Amino acid sequence: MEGSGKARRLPRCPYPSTPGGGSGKISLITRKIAWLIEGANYDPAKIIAVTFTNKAAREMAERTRKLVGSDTRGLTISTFHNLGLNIIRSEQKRLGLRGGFSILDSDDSRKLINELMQREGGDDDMADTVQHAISNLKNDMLSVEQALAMAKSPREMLIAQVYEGYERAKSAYNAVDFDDLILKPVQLFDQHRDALEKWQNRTRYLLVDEYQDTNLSQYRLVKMLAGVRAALTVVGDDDQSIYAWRGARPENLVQLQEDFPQLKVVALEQNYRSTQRILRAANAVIAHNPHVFEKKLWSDLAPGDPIRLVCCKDEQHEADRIAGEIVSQKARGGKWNDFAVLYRGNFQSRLIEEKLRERQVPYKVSGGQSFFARAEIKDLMAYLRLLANPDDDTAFLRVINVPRREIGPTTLEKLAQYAGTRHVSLATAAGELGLAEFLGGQYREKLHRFVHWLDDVRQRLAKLPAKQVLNEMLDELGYEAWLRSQSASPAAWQKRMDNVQSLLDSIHRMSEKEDDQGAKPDIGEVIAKLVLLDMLDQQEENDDSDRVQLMTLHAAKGLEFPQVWILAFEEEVLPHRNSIEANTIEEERRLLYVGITRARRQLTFTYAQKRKQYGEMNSCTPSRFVAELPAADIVREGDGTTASAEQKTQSRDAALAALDALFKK
DNA sequence: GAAACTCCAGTTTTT
DNA sequence: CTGGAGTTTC
Repeated sequence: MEGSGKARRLPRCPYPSTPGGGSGKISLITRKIAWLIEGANYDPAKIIAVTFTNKAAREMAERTRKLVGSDTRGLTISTFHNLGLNIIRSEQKRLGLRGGFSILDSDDSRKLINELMQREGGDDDMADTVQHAISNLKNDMLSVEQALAMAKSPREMLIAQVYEGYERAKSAYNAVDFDDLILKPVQLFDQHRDALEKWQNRTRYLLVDEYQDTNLSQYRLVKMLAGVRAALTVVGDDDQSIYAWRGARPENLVQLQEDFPQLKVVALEQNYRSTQRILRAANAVIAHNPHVFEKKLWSDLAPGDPIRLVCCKDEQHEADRIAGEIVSQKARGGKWNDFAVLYRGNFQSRLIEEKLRERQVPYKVSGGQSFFARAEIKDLMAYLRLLANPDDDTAFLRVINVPRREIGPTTLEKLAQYAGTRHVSLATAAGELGLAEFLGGQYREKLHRFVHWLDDVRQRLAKLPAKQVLNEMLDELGYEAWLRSQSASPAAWQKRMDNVQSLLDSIHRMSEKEDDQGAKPDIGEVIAKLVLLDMLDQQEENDDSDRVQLMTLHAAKGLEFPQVWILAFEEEVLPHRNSIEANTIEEERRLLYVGITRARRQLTFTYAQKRKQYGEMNSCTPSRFVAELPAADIVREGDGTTASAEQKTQSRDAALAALDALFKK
């Protein structure tokens, strides 16, 4: 799927290469699966393919289904986290988890950590950093004990202490976080040989996508599942490793060769996506990084247009020029979809959006708020979690006053005190009679009513269809009215109701779907899968509207566009200032490499001479990477040589577009 | 309980 | 300069 890659494989795989996109890494995996099933007679139920994102998993599953004529029943194509969830589920008792355990998303984790830090007396704005640090510790497979023993500075000590409290809280809440979904299976396999053997038997062949993005715990999981048989294929591209900052270890690609010497390395160097000039630029740039695997992309396609390097006066001029050119090039044919504008940071989309709006150009910004970050979805999910898992205090606290139930902080504090002495969860404590010693009549009554109502919904859920019960639940809550009171406009209210409805629809669909044994999942399973699902992705998939694509360089990985613009090709932006300071220029270069290889036909860099930042004008220096591009394939514009004619057209176009916009209003 | 005010930071992000 | 979060105020 990407610009290039490395693959390891067993016997020869006779399925034809399917050009289309990069050098065909996904295609290699799907063909390999097809060959395993049809050529080597593997049982599909014993093949597992893992990816990082739901989107990639979906694409892989779809393409495999198209390729394989015979039955693929039981074939597992899923994300690392989903696979981890299934492993945990198969052994949850041994992992100390009770049925219906909750999965905390990063928001829930951060909130929990924040609370713990207040107890430990740390600064409040540190929660983010600490969350990150704890996640790193976990991905590096360091236990609480190790973290406590290793801590040298007071800062590390604080982190280790919060880590301890965090793990304890999670186990009291009967909850796991995202990192646990990988970590717990590894720990399970470490401690229980039989569980490991069971899963190794279940994994006669393992395939892994984007291997350069694996972290230590994911790497260990792969190694364990593959076992000594080493029946595995992995694809990856060390030059596209752009997530080191969140724990990815591209060196896993090298390590693999040492762990499994029998693996064969296959370099995928032919690229089916980009013109020769674009690939020359990509090769030239990345040649400045040190390499373990040498490779050079080449193409059968035409040399193509030169790569343009456009100098602009300032950021306004830059955005205006890009928007203007997109409009005039679209006029010559093609679709808005063919254009992508890539940038280093999300905030950089604003100006471009403005200029595109001025010209009435439809556009789509990727990134931003995920479906599950929305308040109404978080509310509903918290209710669902609490229904599946009464011990989930995080969920309890979120919904206790949504909608308003007039239960104040003092009441909750007393409830927490009582729950603490009895070592039970908040919801359990709220239902107990002993609470009377702590809390007077009317307050206790409100809590009682709430938990009894929850119990009642829970019972209905066990007997009746989920969709019906949940609709009743929302009615009984008066949730619609509450959302209206919380929404700024009728339109916003409608949007939120639509979101709620689409969540209910997904739940309905998922709870009706039978597994291979013909059994329907219970509500706890459905919720667990939902937390791991990005519904925004799915909505996007169905969204075939024709719009210019705006996204960060990171978000563009794995995608391709006929025409690509890369903004603000300047020092301190690309490479980013922090990366210059942190001396991680190589990763910035890879980010640029990813950006370049997104383009199929045309690639344009822009930079500004000066730029308004934090309210003041600063002059900018073109990126050091400019010097790494092959001079023969570059044309410069706007730096005094060819500018004027083009610029006049640009400003005339802009004026006309503005007039046009006025008329339409 | 919402408006007004102050203060602060300001890459990248999936699950 | 901006937007968001958190705090104060009526």
